[in-house]
Amino acid sequence: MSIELDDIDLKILQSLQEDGRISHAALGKAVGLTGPSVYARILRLEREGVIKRYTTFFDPDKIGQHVVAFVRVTTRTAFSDAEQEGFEQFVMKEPQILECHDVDGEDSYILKIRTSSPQTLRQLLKELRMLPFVARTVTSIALATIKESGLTIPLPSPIEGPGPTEPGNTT
Amino acid sequence: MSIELDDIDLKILQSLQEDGRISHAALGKAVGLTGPSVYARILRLEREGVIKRYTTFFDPDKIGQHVVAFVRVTTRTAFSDAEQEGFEQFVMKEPQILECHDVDGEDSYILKIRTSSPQTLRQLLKELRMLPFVARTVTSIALATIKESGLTIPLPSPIEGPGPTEPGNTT
DNA sequence: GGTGAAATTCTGGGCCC
DNA sequence: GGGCCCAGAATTTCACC
Repeated sequence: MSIELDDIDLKILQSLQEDGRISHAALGKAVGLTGPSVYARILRLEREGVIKRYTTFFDPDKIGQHVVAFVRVTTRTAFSDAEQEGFEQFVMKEPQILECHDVDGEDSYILKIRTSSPQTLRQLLKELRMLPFVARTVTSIALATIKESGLTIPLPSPIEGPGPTEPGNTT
Repeated sequence: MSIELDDIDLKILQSLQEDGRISHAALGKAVGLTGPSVYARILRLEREGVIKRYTTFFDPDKIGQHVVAFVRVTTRTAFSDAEQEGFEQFVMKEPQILECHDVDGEDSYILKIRTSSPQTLRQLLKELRMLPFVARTVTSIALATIKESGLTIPLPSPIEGPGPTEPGNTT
């Protein structure tokens, strides 16, 4: 279930997404409130679970993480709950696996992986394929990253005019 | 090229990744330095481009972003630079496209997309397929997200002992 | 939501190793 | 070069209205 967010909340979230260390005062000036009032809203948003955490982005190359890959994992048709558990726990504990999504379609999972080198990726894939839950993996190594916003919110999509809008979408 | 990072730098980066709003003083206590010393290092890391930005993560569901999908984009075999430009610019300007990677293998691009509803996703895919650069798209909608750390660094990979290390890797 | 104030933090300068 | 101490400025985080 979504939570009620007014325009001021959205602006606060947008600013926090762009600069996680912005001060309450600066935020207040941007949204037309005082520092403490903004602070009260932030506390509420944290309490409600809208804000999950504050974090910092690094340049992967500068810290020796040179490889990004996406792995499509096909699982065996017959598997036990324990085997699925084992797979998901492996994913959770492996820091080089950044993301893991259960998807429909021909594959069962999509993984986003970051490693320092192709060798490290190879080793990780070897471990993955050793899991009884895993039947097959298809790996796509990124040659270039065009965009990686990391933004959880696509924020207010302001342009609604030019694009062909779909009528009757009372979501 | 990677940048020289000592253990203290790595600990600072790790802490900043876990909590982007941690104070310099608290950071100093964690790594055995004073606040100002930590601050000097952070300034250096920012200047060197290791630290890219501070940001905030939200619960996608709580802000009405209910759909996550990965789209594999196959491009036409013959295309002009202008057509490729057009595609990449579309990707850059579309906030609902969170990531776009140029990959090898059978596909040409992998996109990570977040939308509020399947209808919005459908509309976005329609626009994608209208681009002359795009030949085919294969979409996998995530039924569940097992892990989405967003962490750029898998940080200290502490376990080096048990795993079969590959000798002769003089990278 | 605002105001005012105390506790904490940021951030720069100067100094030492 | 890197770190420490110190101090003024800014911020966070409380009161209470």
